[in-house]
Amino acid sequence: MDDQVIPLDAETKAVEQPEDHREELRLWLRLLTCSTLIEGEVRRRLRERFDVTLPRFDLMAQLDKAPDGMMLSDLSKRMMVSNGNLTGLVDRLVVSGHVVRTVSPTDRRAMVISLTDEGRAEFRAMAGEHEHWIADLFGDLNAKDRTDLMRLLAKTKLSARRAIMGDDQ
Amino acid sequence: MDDQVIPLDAETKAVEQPEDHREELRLWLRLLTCSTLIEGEVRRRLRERFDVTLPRFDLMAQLDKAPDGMMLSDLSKRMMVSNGNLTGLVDRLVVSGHVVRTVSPTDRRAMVISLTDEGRAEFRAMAGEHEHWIADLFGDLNAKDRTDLMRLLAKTKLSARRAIMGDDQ
DNA sequence: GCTTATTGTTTTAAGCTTAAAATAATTGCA
DNA sequence: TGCAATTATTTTAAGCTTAAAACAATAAGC
Repeated sequence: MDDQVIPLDAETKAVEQPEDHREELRLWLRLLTCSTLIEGEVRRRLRERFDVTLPRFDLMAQLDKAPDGMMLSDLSKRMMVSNGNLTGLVDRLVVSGHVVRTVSPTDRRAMVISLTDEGRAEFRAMAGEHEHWIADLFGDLNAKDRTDLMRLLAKTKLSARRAIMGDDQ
Repeated sequence: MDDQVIPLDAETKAVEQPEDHREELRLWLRLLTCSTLIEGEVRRRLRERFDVTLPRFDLMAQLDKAPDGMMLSDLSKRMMVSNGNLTGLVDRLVVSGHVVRTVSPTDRRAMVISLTDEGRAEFRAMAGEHEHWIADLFGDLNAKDRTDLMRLLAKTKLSARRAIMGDDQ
């Protein structure tokens, strides 16, 4: 099978040679495929079943965990999207009656976004079904698979963060 | 620690009880976080380094593998995006001189999209750097990690497909 | 207090994305 | 042959997303 012998530098390490990173590339494409596949299906079901978009659902999920509401900029950090994006998203959710905007009593620049009672009730109903969809989508993974995958993704997350921010911060 | 005893049905299986799928939910959120984190960084670098968007890069990556071009609808399937989306994407890449549209000689409905020589050269340069970025982003995973993650993601992909399409097709 | 820097948000312009409807060409079949 | 169904693409309307610029209020340093 034409096994290639990789010459080693006698002193310390492998001889400099054009590195092949196709394996990492395939790993990335497979990760992206999984993510795209599942996300697409979740979007489709949210739309079909509740006539809601994934960004709206995600925003409400954050707010559901914060009984007293959240500042727009905190939402922005948590959701990893821009402030400008959230401005529009919140606009639409205010119109549909799911959330309300309040000026922060302690900082007149800041907006506090909160779920309305109707918004919270509607979100809880959606979240219940959503959890079952996810369980189904990952249904063929056994307990060990899930544990291993969690661990490897945690490691991937740290690796990516290191590459993005540098080792120091 | 208040260990909860789960009563078993004497006959066949565990007593019906509200199932908890929080673990799968956490798994999904972690997968999504990894994907979002890496994708965002790749977008940022493509923009900063080559002033190109990820969708354009992805489209050119598909075309680079097809020396004789590809039909728009095949591109659509491969890239998992809508036809309408591709129409606009191709428009912009035609304007920038990276790709050309040709009417298929065998089917007058179909458009064949191909890279121009300049488009191909530019893509190859970008792809070279891109591969290094990915290698860096996944850099803290060792060989076994990568193998295991590949396998688990393959299983996840099949599981999701099964949940989306049903076991039969 | 005054000034500068920072922080929080919105606006703008451009591009990405989709579903649904509209067009156009081909295929299948009676 | 002719017509119905299918396939390939584009158009449209709406929403998502971002970076950059603009604006407003607070915090920090002098």
